[in-house]
Amino acid sequence: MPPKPKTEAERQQLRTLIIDAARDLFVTRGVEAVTMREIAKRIGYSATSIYLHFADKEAVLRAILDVDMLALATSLNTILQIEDPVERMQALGYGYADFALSFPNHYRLMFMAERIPCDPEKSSLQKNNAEQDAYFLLKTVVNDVYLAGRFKEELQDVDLIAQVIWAGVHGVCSLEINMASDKWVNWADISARLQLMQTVLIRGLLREST
Amino acid sequence: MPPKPKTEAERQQLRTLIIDAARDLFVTRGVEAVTMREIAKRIGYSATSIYLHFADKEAVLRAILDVDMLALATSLNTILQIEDPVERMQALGYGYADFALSFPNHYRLMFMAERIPCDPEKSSLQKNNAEQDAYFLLKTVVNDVYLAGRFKEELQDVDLIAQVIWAGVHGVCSLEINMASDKWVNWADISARLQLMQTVLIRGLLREST
DNA sequence: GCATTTACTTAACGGTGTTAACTTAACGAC
DNA sequence: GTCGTTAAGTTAACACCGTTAAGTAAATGC
Repeated sequence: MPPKPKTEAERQQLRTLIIDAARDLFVTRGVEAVTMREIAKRIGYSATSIYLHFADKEAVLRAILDVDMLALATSLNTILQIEDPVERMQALGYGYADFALSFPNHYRLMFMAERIPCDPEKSSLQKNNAEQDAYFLLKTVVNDVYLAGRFKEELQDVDLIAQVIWAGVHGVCSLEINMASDKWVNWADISARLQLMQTVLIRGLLREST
Repeated sequence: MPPKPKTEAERQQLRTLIIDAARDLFVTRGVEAVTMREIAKRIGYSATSIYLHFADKEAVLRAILDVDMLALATSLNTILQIEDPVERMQALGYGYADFALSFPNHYRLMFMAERIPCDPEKSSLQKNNAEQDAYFLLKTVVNDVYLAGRFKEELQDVDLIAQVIWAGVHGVCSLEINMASDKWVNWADISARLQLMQTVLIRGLLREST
């Protein structure tokens, strides 16, 4: 029974209702395993109603990612309180890994699943805003270390450094998420792997810290 | 029109026919996007025939992975000819990355896609055989470096070292495969990222090479 | 020569994302 | 007040999916 015209606020509210229900299901059971009918049932609507707010299933996923990328960036921003730039950089790595390992399905959705490339043009997030863009936050933190003259002198490309740090932490986390139960490998403790990776990154990137 | 009894060899031949067709399709379009009917059409059979040789779609995927894990291990084995253990270790990293970046969809299937954990019990491959098990090859190569006394002295766990190296290279490759077209990040050259990762790993893990 | 088995096929089932067609409630105009 | 019109839903339906059941034809064992 459809009551009539909704305010923009009401429409937005329903949008986030859909997003939240979908995220819950996607995260616990995987995107492919969740059906539109199921999402709809959760919020007490019919499946087709979702199409009044989103073009298709992928649009729902995209909206979720938008929200969650922002949430990740926001939560990581707390590390900016740390004064020493190197400590700050390390804390960012641990914070990122903590998110990945605490919400593995979430992380898979955001950084491991096959995905349409994100385009800043089509996102509600602001690129190059540390509060909304986690990569920019990393880059900022790396830049601070750079400005403090702590990197080895041949390292002059802040993007490159940031991307290698990201790759290192992402590598540890994504292997853990996808392969931890794989019996081919005699896995060391995840915390030991993460810590060694961080140590290696620090030792490999910073000047000798006599 | 069914001609009658097939020899074991003929059955095996059809199995590999299915595997090859499925791999071709999986690799170019992704597992989810490929249908059983499509695989069957490729080889001129009906979809249901596949079920005479494989329990389900996942079993086909598993069989592909089995074959390809072996192929990867085999191809990487050539690096064993390199004499210096550190050079050998680096060559293994580059060889692995070369595979990942040359056959990204292939790599995604093997190491990035959500997957049922591999169990040595259920595989035709032999664990702990460097010719069939790429992880064991890595571990062997890392162990040689360890035995040569080249790692920092606090590093005593060969599995841990191997897993961090794997994570580093995997991190670079998987971010490239999934995110290279993502406009949020101003990506540095993939070869620069890979090389810096390798340098960082070497510098972070080996003793000072004075 | 005939039942059985093997290797296949077609038909069908339940479920999917999505679209089309329909329903009902609220609004603006008169 | 009533009468279109429109918004916000619904149900029905489509084409397709992985998979299973039932059917079919050819070669074998006896």
